[in-house]
Amino acid sequence: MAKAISMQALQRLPLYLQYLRSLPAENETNISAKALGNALGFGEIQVRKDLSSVSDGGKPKIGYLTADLIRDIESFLGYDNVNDAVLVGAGKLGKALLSYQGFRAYGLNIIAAFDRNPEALGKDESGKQILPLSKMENLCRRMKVEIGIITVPAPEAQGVCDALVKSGIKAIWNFAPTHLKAPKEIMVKNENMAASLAVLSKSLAKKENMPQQI
Amino acid sequence: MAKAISMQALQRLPLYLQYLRSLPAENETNISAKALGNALGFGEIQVRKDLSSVSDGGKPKIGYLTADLIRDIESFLGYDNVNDAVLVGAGKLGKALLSYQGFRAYGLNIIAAFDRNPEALGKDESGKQILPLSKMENLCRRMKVEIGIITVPAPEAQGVCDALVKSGIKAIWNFAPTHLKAPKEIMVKNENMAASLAVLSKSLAKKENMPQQI
DNA sequence: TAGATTGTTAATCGATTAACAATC
DNA sequence: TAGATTGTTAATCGATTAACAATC
Repeated sequence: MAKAISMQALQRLPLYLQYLRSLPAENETNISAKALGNALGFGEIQVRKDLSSVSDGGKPKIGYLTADLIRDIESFLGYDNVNDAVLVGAGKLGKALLSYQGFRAYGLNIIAAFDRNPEALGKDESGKQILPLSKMENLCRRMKVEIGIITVPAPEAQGVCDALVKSGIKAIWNFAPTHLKAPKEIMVKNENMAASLAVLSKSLAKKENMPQQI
Repeated sequence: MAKAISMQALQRLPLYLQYLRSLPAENETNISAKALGNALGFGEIQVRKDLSSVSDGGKPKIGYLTADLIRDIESFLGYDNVNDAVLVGAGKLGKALLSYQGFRAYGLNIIAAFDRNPEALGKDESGKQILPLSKMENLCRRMKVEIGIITVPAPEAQGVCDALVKSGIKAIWNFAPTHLKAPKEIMVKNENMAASLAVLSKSLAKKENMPQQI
């Protein structure tokens, strides 16, 4: 436990968590690496290796205790203490993310949105405030917000990124289809729809050596 | 040219393309691997290797011709012949994707949406039809649709996946936070927001050995 | 020509998988 | 006990990077 974990393994952990949470609580008190792997299309050795960074272990013959494993993954990923975030760009995608209740289960809480368009300001359907960009830095610093979500069109994204950095944000979740330049201490996670489409499009064009799921 | 390409390289190609398209057409008639890499945060050797699967080559001292490179990447990714898609789940996220004009540039054309809720049916703001699920198989077969986009809540996603497969779809773009079981000849690309959040959340919790951008 | 830049072959690095001993 | 399942060490595989020859 508390060992190094690869970037790939880190990104598989939420998948384990999703699946474990979906199990009926009463029945499945324990689960084997093999069963978990089968459910998600991973090999059992990989599952054990992944879980070894997180849990202090299953029991031979029994497997892992489901409830413990859920708790261990949540705690490893920091989902048990909520991260506040702000979102910039209250267009359709921005509003969809603002309204999505599911982020709570991943420890993400979007506290407010910002938009440069005065028409967009006010309370969103989600009940969250959409504020002018001029209020961003002050709010972020006051609330110690560390995550910024960018859902503006590509040409505006770099400017928004700069403003978020200036507001003291530590990590950026970028939905704009463009590469952002940010100081090296700021983590940027790109939600790369174009890359996904490339994989889909290519898989239709030629069947050779494509994995089934990605 | 026309060589094997790794899955990672495949997913970087759209990033090159995005950047190249964003350049002012008149000025930059050519670009070096180094300049491209600098713009996107990749090493120049990686850029050359990636492009070697796609283009029939740059010229020493000059680099790649921007216009040719754009055309070569588009053609390699199949963006020049448009793929029709259907979308299932006309909630907020579904509607955001329906309205997004940018997919055209990646060769994706969503021709219609489906929803099980009768209230949701009719013309969307985007001008696209939202139809009952009962019409899906017929429409997909008639139009030879090969891509299905899933934007329903997790518990409904597997059923929708099965229905898409039954409708003759060949590739699935899954936005539901759940793993799908599909026949092995069907390619499934998961848009994994939970995995992204894991990376962000972890980067805030501990600074050690995290890449800056992902 | 010299220098910038290319493409490729070989070395390195990191992630996955196989093999196997430990244990309930 | 035998068998299922664990965790870890070593081998394999694949992707990235370094080194270098080719060329405009």
